[in-house]
Amino acid sequence: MATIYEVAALAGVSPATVSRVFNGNTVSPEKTRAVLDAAGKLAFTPNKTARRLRKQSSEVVALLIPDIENPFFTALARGVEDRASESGFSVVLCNTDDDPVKETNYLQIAASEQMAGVILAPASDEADLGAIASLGRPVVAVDRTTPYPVDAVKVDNRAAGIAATTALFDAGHRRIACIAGPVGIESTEDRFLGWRQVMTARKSVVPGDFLQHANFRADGGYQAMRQLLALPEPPDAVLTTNNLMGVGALQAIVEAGVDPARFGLAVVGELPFLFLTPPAVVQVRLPARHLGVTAATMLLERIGGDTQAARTIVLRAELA
Amino acid sequence: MATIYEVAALAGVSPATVSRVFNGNTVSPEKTRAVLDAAGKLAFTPNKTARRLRKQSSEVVALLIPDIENPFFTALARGVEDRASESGFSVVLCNTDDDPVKETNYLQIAASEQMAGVILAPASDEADLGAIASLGRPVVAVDRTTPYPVDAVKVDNRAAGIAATTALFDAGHRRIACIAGPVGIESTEDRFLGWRQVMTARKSVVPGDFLQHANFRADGGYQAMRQLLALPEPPDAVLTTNNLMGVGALQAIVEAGVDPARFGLAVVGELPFLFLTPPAVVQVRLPARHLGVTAATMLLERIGGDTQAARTIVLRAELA
DNA sequence: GTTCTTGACGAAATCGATTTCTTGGACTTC
DNA sequence: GAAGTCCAAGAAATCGATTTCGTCAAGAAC
Repeated sequence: MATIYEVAALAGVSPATVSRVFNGNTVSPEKTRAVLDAAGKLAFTPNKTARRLRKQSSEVVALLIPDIENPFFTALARGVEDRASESGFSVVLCNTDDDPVKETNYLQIAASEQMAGVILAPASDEADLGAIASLGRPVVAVDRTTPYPVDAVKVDNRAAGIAATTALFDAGHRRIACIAGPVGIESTEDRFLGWRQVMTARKSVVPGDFLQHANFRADGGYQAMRQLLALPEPPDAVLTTNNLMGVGALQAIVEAGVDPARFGLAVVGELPFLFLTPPAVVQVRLPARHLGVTAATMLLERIGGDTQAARTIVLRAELA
Repeated sequence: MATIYEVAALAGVSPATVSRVFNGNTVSPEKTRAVLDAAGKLAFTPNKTARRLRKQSSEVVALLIPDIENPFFTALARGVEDRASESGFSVVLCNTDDDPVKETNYLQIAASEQMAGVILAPASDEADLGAIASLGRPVVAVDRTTPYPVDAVKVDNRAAGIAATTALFDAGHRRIACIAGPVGIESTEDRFLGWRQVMTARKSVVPGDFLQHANFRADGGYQAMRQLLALPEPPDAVLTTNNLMGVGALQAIVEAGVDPARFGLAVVGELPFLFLTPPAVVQVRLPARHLGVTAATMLLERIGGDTQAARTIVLRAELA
């Protein structure tokens, strides 16, 4: 790894001039050529660490997501990455496991690594964005919002819940249960509220145990579905508020010998790698990739110096 | 963000002493306490960038994988991350899309960012590890090997191909086709060789077009399967050499109205989020997470100064 | 012809840590 | 008690870029 000094020496100029050549400042054509020649010969690449220390900023953004093994979040990450790398930024992916401690830890790292910004799917309302914010680094919340006044991109979750539930009604189901995510996570909470709103509007009877709170993963959906099926008067349909719980629920349904084409299943999100499921499954497609692209775009705007008041962009989910 | 100088001033010591406190060097108890007090008051966190510049190394490793949306690679990534963060390292995930250009670019970044090491699923034999290697940064190849003398962790792919194909034979199939990945990618190439070996050993007739090369994703498997089914004398079973092509193939089979329980399907890898597939599908489970953990462990050993000759660890896949 | 402006470019400061060098005092050792 | 040993801790160098500041020469303006 050649340094700027070696290049300067070989080109017969000062290090400052080499730096100027690489940063688009005014340098005479001859010196420019001399520098580029020397840089080429030495295979010079500017040391990013030194640059970062001096500039107090880098071309790296952090993306904090709860679960890298959930296809929804990988699609989102894909969107962020594609958009960021278009602008020459790298993305550091961090798994928070929905754990506020890990989340805080990663935010700390992002700050001390001089990252240019953070895109965050907050694990909790407690996410301490203070440290980052006081450094003037932009933050964009994605999928979920936070109490802090930062940009956010989310989905109209209530509408998604309403659409899914309504579709089940329209298919003739009446006793519709809901498998919701953990309490306190905004996105699934809103979807659950959509379900409740429809049930109330349609004056449907909803026994208390038709609402199940489960963890966000397939095993959570599986357990919850088994409990629902074991009820003395089980539901005739169910809504799960995310994709993986839908996977689990479907598994439980099939295992129980219930015909999934008769029993109504609606999922907010997509059943990943779906191929054999009966067409009766209602899915509300979430624009995961688009969510990522939008968040990255907003973040890049902020990094570029945009200082308008915090915006919240709401994307619509569509029934598929 | 307080600096070491402010802490030093507040504690009434020199910056060097503050550094020593934070790096476990000999400092008298009183001064240690003074420094820790001051650091606490100022919420001091050492600037990682400055440290990295000085130490010429960081506690970040890069992980280069071809496709972040493939569950095999996310599971692998998960393994790497869990192991790395156990030792206080962060992982930067990079998507190469199996594109040698992107791959080279990321390797370049890893070098100029002073990353401590790289774990790489090589997109091609051309991956230029020279730059990284000359810096003395360790590299571990995972899932696939490289011509460079670096540590590697892989799966016994030939055995996996043999096991899968044999299982189809044992289930009574004879006309077994193979949907292999792109030419030149070691892992699937070996699985395909396993298939061929079994077919030859069993003296099975294999028409030329029973071997299809497809891209690595679901659509590749889907297209290839459709072509196979459209043959005048189609196969009665098929082996796909990775998970996503298996998803695509299954979809094509179902769509074509063929009973997937009668038609033999074997997949090297797991059908992700599988729930409704007929039990007849043969899957060879790959130890994805374990691959990641092992690679990370080897890399950390190297970072720790281990200089023994390059090792290759081969993990076994098991029929599920 | 003298003064002013402008622009290229080198010297040196800077970012914030770590690490080497140096110093001075306490403690051994004979 | 003089000489040698050891160790805590400050001063200063260092990592490799960027950026401020100052200089000098060429060209413009009067």
